[in-house]
Amino acid sequence: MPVTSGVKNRTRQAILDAAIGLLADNPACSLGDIAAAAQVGRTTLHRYFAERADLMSAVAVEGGQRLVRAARLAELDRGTGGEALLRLCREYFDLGPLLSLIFSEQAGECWEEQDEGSLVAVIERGHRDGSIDPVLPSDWVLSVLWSQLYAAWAYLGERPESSRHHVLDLLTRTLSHSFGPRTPTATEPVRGEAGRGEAGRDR
Amino acid sequence: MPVTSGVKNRTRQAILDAAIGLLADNPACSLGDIAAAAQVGRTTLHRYFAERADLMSAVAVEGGQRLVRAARLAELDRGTGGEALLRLCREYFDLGPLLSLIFSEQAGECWEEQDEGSLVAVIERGHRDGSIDPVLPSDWVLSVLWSQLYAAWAYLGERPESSRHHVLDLLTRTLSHSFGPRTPTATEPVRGEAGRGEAGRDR
DNA sequence: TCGTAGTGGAACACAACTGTTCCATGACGG
DNA sequence: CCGTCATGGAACAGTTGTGTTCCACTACGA
Repeated sequence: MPVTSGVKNRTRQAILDAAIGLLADNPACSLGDIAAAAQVGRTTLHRYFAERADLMSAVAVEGGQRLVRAARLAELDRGTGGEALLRLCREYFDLGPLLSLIFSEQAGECWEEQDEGSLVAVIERGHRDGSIDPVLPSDWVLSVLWSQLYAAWAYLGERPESSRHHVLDLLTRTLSHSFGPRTPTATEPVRGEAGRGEAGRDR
Repeated sequence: MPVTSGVKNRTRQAILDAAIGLLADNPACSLGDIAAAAQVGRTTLHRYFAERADLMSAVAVEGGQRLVRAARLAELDRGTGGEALLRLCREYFDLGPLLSLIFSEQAGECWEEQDEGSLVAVIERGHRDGSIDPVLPSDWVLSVLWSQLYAAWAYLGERPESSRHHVLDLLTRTLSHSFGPRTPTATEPVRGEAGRGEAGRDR
C-alpha cells in the first residue's frame, strides 16, 4: 500500500495531536474546536475520520502506540522492579496531555491491553526482589502510579514557575516511597508496624 | 425565612444527590438524566434550579459543605500533622462519588476556598513536627493526597470484590509512605478513638 | 496547459439538550 | 368540599453539535 502521500500523513497527525490536546482538557469538546486547533477545516477532519467515534478510536490507537514506545524506552528488563517502574514513570511523564486523557479514560478503554500484562510482570518482579512492598497488590500499585503521574502533570500545568525537572523529582520521590517497603537509605526495621499486626486485614 | 416546607427540602436534596452521582461519572450528562435519577420530572428540576449553571453552583456549595464537615470530623488539630492528614483522608474517602467530581474540577472551582488554607496549615505543622517530609511542598502533598484519594475510590468502584476497608487500608499505607520521611509507625491511628495519649510522637 | 490531489467554505437536515409555558393531577389541611 | 402546594407531562422554540453534499480554490506534476 502506498504510504498515503506524506501530506495526508501530516494532516492526519495534526488532527490527532490537536484532538489529544483538546480532549485532555475537555473530553466533550466539539469536532469544530478540534479542527480549528489543528488548523484544518471541519470538512477535512470529517474526510479523515468520518464519525466522532472514528476519531476517538484513532486517538486511542495513537495513545496506545505512544505508551508502548515509552515502555520500550524504559527498558523494563533492567534493574530491580522498582527501578524499572520509576524509569517507566519518567518516560510516561513525557507523554504530556496524553496522561490526562488516559487517566480520565474517556476515549477508548483498551489503552493498555498487552501493556497491562507486562507492567504487572514488572511489579511482581519488584515484589520478589524486595524493591516493591509485597503487601501492595499489583493493580493497586498501577493505580497509584497513574494517579500520581496525572497529579504531577496537572501540578506542572498549574504552576508555570516550577520546572519540569523539579516536578519529576517530586514525583519519583513520593512514588518510590509509596511502593518501597523502605527503599530510601534503609531507615531500619519497619516490620514492627505496631497496632496493625493482629487486625485481620486483607480478606 | 421559613425552612421551605420540608418536602421541598427533600426534593432539592434528592436532585443534588442524583446530580453528584451522575456528574461524577459523566460531567456532561443531561439535566433529563439527572431528573430521572432523582425520580423527579424535568419540570420540577427546573423549578428548583432555573438554569444548568444554578444546579452546578448548588452542587459546588453542597460539596463544599460536605468537605468542611469531613474536615471537622477529622479533628485536624489533634496529633501530628501527618496523623491529622491521614484522618482527614479517611473522612474524605467517605465522600464517595463527590471525590470524582471534586477531582475532575468540572463543576465550580471554589471547592476548597477556606479549606485550602487550613489544610496547608496542617501540612506545614507536619513539616515542623517531622511527620511530613519537609522537602515536599504543601501543594504537592495536597495534589498527591487528592489524586490517590480519587484513585482509591475508582479502584473500589472497579473491584466490587475488594472491601471498602481493604482499599482504605492500602490508601493510608501508600499515602503515609509518600509523605513521611521516616515515619514507619505513622499508620497507627487506625482505631481513632482509643490510644489518644500516644500522639506525642513529634520531636 | 491541463488534470488531479488536497483542501476549505457554505449550506442543509438531523438529533440532542435547554429553557419555557401551559395544563392536569394527587395530597393535604381547614 | 375547596384551595393551595408540589408535582409531572406535553408541547414549543432556540441553540449547538453532527454528518453530509456540493462547489470553489490552490499547488503540483505530466
